[in-house]
Amino acid sequence: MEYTIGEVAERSNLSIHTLRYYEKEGLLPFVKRTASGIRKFDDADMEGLKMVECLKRTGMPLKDIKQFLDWCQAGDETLEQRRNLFYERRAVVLEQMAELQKTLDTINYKCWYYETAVREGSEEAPKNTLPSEMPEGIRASCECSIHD
Amino acid sequence: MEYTIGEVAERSNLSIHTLRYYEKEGLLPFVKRTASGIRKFDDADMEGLKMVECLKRTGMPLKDIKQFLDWCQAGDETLEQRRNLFYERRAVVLEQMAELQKTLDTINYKCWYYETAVREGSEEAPKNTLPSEMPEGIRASCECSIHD
DNA sequence: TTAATACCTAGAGGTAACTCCAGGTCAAGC
DNA sequence: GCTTGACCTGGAGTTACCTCTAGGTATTAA
Repeated sequence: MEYTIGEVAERSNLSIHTLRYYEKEGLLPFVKRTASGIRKFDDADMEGLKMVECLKRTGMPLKDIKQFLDWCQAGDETLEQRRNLFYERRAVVLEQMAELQKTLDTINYKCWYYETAVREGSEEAPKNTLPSEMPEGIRASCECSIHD
Repeated sequence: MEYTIGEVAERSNLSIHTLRYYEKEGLLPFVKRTASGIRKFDDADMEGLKMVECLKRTGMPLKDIKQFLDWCQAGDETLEQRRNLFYERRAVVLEQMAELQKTLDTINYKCWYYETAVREGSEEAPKNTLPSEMPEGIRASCECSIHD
């Protein structure tokens, strides 16, 4: 299957501008053209784009993603570098997940805090609640004493 | 307890520049000064900073965080807005966690892919492996057929 | 055949969140 | 008193990642 840039934009939730920008930055190295210069994306390009988006979601800068794509083109000598890159990304993602869980705990505490405040009409109620009087899941997140 | 900006920078892993920038943007509204103009952070400022960082980790822009801080100063009329803000942040974080899990699945597949490729000296081996021959946790992530 | 729509390039502009610099002030130890 | 290191301000500069504009070409449907 082949796709125009507009179709790819729709499927990927990236703008046409962004796709052209990615190509210019070397993140879509295999996109072909018609005789008149119009881009033709094939399924391999779509897979490549998914990989770019995956790495981007791990917080990797575009220039490092390009580096990875260059390694892919360099052949088997770079297999270890590429493996190590994914080991690093895995460590980064696990760290992000742990951090996000802590963030969620704090947000959950705040949800309880403001639910109580709205119900009582003032912040005094949640502020004066002892940890032992809080609902089960909330107590732990309160231990770091966030109070505003 | 009171702290200089340098001490706060060390404890928070933010730079002195960033802390001054945050204050300028209204994210640290209560920091006091000595007679000669040097900032004195107290424990309440530290808690406020933690909240700013928590919201920032949910992907919230600094200007929206400032909006929240303005609501806090406005008093009890804004309790519902603040509660709703934390409901929204919770939804955002849950979405991020789901996305991050999918990203991790893909990364794990790639780790397996390159481990196999390094062991065999070429990408042909993992490329030609059927899902049924892959290790348990890897199979599912491969289903979306990422192959480069 | 013509109107509407989608595509093209080069390059300028924008935004968020810092980051740094010049030029100066302040505080603590010797 | 003097040096050293930490602090101050205003404002310019940087980075990453888009986002848009102008001016033009290509494709498609009526």
